[in-house]
Amino acid sequence: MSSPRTARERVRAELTREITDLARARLATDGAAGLSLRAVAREMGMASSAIYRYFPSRDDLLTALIIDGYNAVGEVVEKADAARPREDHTGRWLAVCHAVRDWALAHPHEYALLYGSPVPGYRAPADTVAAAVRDTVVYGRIVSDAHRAGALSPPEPGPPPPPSFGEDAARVRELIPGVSDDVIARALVAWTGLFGWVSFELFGQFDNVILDPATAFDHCMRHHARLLGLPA
Amino acid sequence: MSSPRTARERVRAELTREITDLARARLATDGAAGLSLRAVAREMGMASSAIYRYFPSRDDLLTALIIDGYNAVGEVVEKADAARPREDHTGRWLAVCHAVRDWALAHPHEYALLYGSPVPGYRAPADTVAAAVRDTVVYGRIVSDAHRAGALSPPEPGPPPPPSFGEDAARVRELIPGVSDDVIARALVAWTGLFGWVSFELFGQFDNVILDPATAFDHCMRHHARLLGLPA
DNA sequence: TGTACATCAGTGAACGCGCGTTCACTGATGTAC
DNA sequence: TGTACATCAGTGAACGCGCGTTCACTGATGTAC
Repeated sequence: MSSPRTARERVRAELTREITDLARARLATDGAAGLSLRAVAREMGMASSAIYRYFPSRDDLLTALIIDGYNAVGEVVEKADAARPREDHTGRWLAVCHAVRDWALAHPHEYALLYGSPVPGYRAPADTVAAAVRDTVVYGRIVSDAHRAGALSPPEPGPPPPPSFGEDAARVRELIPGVSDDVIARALVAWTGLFGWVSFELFGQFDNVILDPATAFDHCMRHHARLLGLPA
Repeated sequence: MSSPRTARERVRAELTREITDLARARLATDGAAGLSLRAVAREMGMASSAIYRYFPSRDDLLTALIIDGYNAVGEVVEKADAARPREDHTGRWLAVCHAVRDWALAHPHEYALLYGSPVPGYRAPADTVAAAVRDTVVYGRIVSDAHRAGALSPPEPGPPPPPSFGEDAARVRELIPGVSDDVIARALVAWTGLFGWVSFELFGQFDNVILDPATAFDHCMRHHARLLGLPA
């Protein structure tokens, strides 16, 4: 499984890749709901039934695209984070923000597949989860690092977290070890804020209003950094 | 046009409404991309060609659904806002947040149509804009009211807005008269944060992590209120 | 109020197209002796 | 190294279904005199 040995296995890996690549390209024209095995087969120049040698059904192809997509975001986020000094927590946060936005702008339909409306009739299997949290893991590490370094100083005490928030906070804390419920809440605000912005921008909610989104985005993510307690 | 006079006009208005209602219901099973005139006609018990007496094409039906959807959100937001004392700016903000979230939970597929992935091949005509900003207008009034009442006191000076942010800020200011560029940025953060949260919750990003989203949501929106400068 | 005509709603057949999936099959590649 | 057999990739036809849109048409409703 790890590295293909026989010629057959090599060809198979190549064709599998070619199929997902073509399918990815088709997302742009027809969207996830309209992803069609026959169309992919046509572009590959093979019989539509041949695709079934590689993916047992349309939904499995979709799952592969979703996993690839999450991994692609995870990778750019990991790289953006790693390119910054470990102690530059604010810089790492901003780098992650821009990595997500840049990737989304470069792959709008894949972003829509991952973070937009669910595909009707499709239910993502459990294997997508590991890939889906790669970016979140990086984010959690940044916040956690900042906390451990004593670099988190929120502008003022936040509203008191309701006691019933504790259980959810505990689950989120697995990604951001050590921090208080208050920081968990702030971290949720920033993370949802990042994707909320990108979705608004990509899905047209800013049309005719925000014409220089790159500038506004960077500025707003700096606000998020401060709310979170990261130094300016 | 205003109120139907002849029997024919009354029946036409009724059937038009019935068509959109059925189409709305079909969103739930097939999503926007799969919205089918034939399916709607079938459920109405009429020939598929008859639908064309009411909507010249599938896209026009979709447009009607989108406009209705934005108006529905706009209405619940307006009502939630109006139910609070005018000076209770924080309460009005939270009421708006909950109105948006409650509506989204009650109408997930319509929410996805409005704020989720764009429908492939569909381009929203200009008539949707007026309806689309109804909720934003309410939001802008709350922030503007708070500003005029001297009730906006952010926890600390924000990061300095870059000069190039000015033009976009000016456009946003048409909805939030009187406020500084700094407040505009904070307002954008809160607004995108609200929809970012709701999208995450609705589109499954919180699955197995946030199990009591109502509590976490309320708490996080209070954080947004403070970042915006609204009193706790 | 009654009639002649114009407008409109709805029908059903048709065009031309697409889809996912199955199945019996051919021919090539890999494996065990 | 050579042969016999098993595995796999890919074909092409078929099943049964769905779609948006057009068109000539019937019959009912509305309007002008």
